[in-house]
Formats: sequence, structure tokens, C-alpha cells
Amino acid sequence: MSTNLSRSDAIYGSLRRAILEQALKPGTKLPEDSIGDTFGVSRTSARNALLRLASDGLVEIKPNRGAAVAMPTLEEAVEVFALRRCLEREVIERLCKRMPRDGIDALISHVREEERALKASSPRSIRLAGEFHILLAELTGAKLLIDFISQVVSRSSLILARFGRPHSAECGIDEHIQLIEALKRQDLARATEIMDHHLHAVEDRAKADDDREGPDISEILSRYMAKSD
Amino acid sequence: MSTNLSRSDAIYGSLRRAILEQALKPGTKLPEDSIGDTFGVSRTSARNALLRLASDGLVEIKPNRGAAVAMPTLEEAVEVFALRRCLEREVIERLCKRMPRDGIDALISHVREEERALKASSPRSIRLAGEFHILLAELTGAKLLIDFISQVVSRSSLILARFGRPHSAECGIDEHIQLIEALKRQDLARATEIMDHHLHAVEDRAKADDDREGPDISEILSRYMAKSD
DNA sequence: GATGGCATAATTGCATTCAATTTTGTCTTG
DNA sequence: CAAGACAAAATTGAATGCAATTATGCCATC
Repeated sequence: MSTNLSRSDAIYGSLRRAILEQALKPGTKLPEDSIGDTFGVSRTSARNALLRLASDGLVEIKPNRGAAVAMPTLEEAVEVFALRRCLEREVIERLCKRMPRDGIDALISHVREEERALKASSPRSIRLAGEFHILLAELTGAKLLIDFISQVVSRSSLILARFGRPHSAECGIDEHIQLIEALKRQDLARATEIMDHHLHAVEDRAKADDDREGPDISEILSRYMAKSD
Repeated sequence: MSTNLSRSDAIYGSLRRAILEQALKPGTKLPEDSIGDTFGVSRTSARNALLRLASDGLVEIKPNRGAAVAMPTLEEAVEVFALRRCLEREVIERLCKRMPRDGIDALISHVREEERALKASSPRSIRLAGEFHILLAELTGAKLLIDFISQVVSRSSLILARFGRPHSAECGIDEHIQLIEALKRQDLARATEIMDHHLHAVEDRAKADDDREGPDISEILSRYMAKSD
């Protein structure tokens, strides 16, 4: 039972958590060799983990040039949040129609955990904020929807790692609470309103801080090479 | 230039096309060995291709038990079409707001190709029908949206392979044409109406024919083992 | 003749090894 | 001293080999 999951699964999970908690920042190179060494497995397993992370959009693999933590552009960020609004509206709609028995309780206890992690200023809080949205999706019971939401939420974490202020808690916890209230009352209009506002707020927080440039060398330098003053 | 893409990419593409054109039916086992042999590459490349197909939802991999073409359940089918309606509405909305210059032309010429393939009763027609929807997504220019739509469209092809009538052309071409007309007029209401109707039609076509059972042995036999009359 | 256990075969998971590509450093040459 | 060429180092892409798991066939036993 100790090892129910394969080695590349384990590495995949570890890397994923490291990225989502912003321990590995966008742009960080991820050579197969070092990953294999640090986890005590062969390159093969490391490589497979990287391939899976790539299909999640969390790392970028350039042929013959290795893998690195993905660096979403501002353009991609806008796309991600647009899709999030589209998908999460669907979630809210469904949950207003039918919320599972102890769904509200689960949401509340999750927010409690978020608060605790935030007070302890644990890096977990970053991940937990995202997982609130995944929990919402899970309450719909639609597996594919959960999948898709997970993807956009993960990418959002990356976006905030790149553009947001350092270790910002991604989501306002108050808004999470408000949303739960609206869902409890099955108030679709209000719930979607909160969700839209919530996502816009997160998106703006990202855009506001785009001064901090990531390490996309050529893109940055292209602005400095034109004139030499 | 002949081999700009890696071997597992090539295999991935071939298998993918084979599945989408229903040459490989749901449930077909895909042993790494035979795939490697038939394509003249090692198991490693075959394995990687299978891993990628699995993350697309086109094949299912059970640990230590190998890969097989995925067999979506009727429940999953309902989910897929629900998500398609959600995502493709978004596409239609955007295209009504802003359609690229030669977008309409591209759509028309694609439908032409669909008609040709249908007349020649080529297996390509199955794939082309799906690719019409992907082309729509491409016209929005949103990469992530293209990605997501591709996923649900691919799964739809599988669903029709499993439940639809043999080699049904998945999509009514007339409806594609009507949709183009509505988009040309930027008639959002009509366009979404057509799209919704279109997707419901495809979904119903799947549900109608669910008598033809796929090879999910235990599920089928569970209904036969209870009473012995 | 049916049932359970054991041995064999088939298949996957992973490590190791080899080949190919890219990058970096050095040296020559103008 | 700058620029290009070449060689060495590092890193990825892919193939092979080995151990572990699962499936299949056979045989003994009841």
C-alpha cells in the first residue's frame, strides 16, 4: 500500500505541488538528469513526469532543449481567465440547481483550512486557494468538468506566480465565503456575480503587477537593442 | 525537413487519426510491443505516444495492464456534450463579435471538403466533421480554447464510434452551412440556437443507438448473472 | 467433471546504454 | 582584438535489457 502509485506518478505529483506552491518559479530549467537524481530514479521516470506536466501546461518542453516551468504570457493569462469565467459559470449554474447534501459543509471546512494556512503564512495557502475552485467543480460530480477546471486553475497559479505580487494569496477568502452564502440560498444571479467579480479581481491583480518581468531574455532584450542611448 | 517531428509524435498522430476515423474501435487493446513493431520503433516511443493519447482521453491505461482505446460510458458522453455546449457557445459568441477577415471563406471551403469526403464515403469524413468545430475555435485565435474544444470534439468522435450508428457522419453538414450563414450575419441568437440544436442532435443520435453494446464485459454480464431464466 | 494451485508465457515499469543534437569554450585567422 | 571554425561538454531522444506484475494453460486433487 505504501507504493500504490508508480514512480513517475510520484515525481509528477511532487513537481506539480512545487510549481503550484511557487517553490519552482516560471522559467526554472528542469533537466531530466537532476530531477532523476534528486528523486533517486532514472531519467526515464523523470522524463515521463515532465511530459505529463507539459500536457497540463505547467512546463514547456522545447525539442532537444529541455523542459522548464512554463512562463505564461499576459496574452495567455487573459485567455485563461476568460475560459475560467466560462467554465466556472457553468459550475455555479449546476450547483445552484443541485448541491450535494454535505457540499456546503465541505466548502466551509475548506475555507477554514485556507484561513488557517493564511495565518500561518504557509505556502500551502497558495495551493489551497486554487483548490477551493476545484472543490466547487467536484461538487458537480462531472469528471470532465473537474478536469478542465483543474487545468485552468493550475495555469492561474502559474500566472500569479509570474505576474502577481510575491506569494499573494491568489484568492480573496472573503469572496469565497460570500460565494458559499449565495450558493446556500441558490441565488444564481448573485453567485455568478460574485464569481465574475472574484475572477476579474484576480486577473487585475495579475495585470497590475506586470512590471516585474520574468526571464524571457530575448523578449526583454528586444526592447533594449534598438537604440543605444 | 522530412522529420521535423519526433518519433513518438509521429506515432501519436497516426494512432490519433486511426482512432478518430474509427479504424481503431473503442476497447481495442494497444500493446506497446505490437505498436512499436508495426511502426518500426522501440517500445519507448510507442509508450510515450500512448501516454499522450491517455492524457487526451482517447486511450485508457490501466497500471500494469496496458492500454486500450477508451470506451466512454453513456454518462461520460452526456458530460462531454454538456461541456461542448458550454465551450462552443463561447466560440460562437466571440465569432459573432469578431470574425477574422477570411474566416467565412475558410469555413465554406472546409464544408466543401466535408461534402466531397462524404460523397466518396471516405473515412476522412468522420474526422473532417469534427474538425469543422475545431476550425471554428481556431478562428477565435484563443489557443487554450482551441485546445479544450479539440479535446471534447475528439471525445465526441469516440462516443459516436461507440454508440452512434456505424460510420455515421457525426455532424449534419446542412447544419454546418446554416451556422456559417448565421455567423456571416452576426446573428448571435440564431447561431447559438443552431449550435445547440446541432449538438443535441448529435447527442441524441448517440443515445438512440445505445443498444449496440461495446465490449465492457463485466458491465454487460452483470445484468445476465442475476437470474438464470 | 469441476475446482484450486502452480508453472509458464506475455506484458508492463523502469534502468541502463547508445546515438544525436545543442551548447559552451578555445583556438586560429584575418 | 573581433569573428568564425572547430572541438569538447552537456543534455536530450531513442533502443535495449532486466525485474516485476499480470494473464494463461496445465495438472493434480477432490
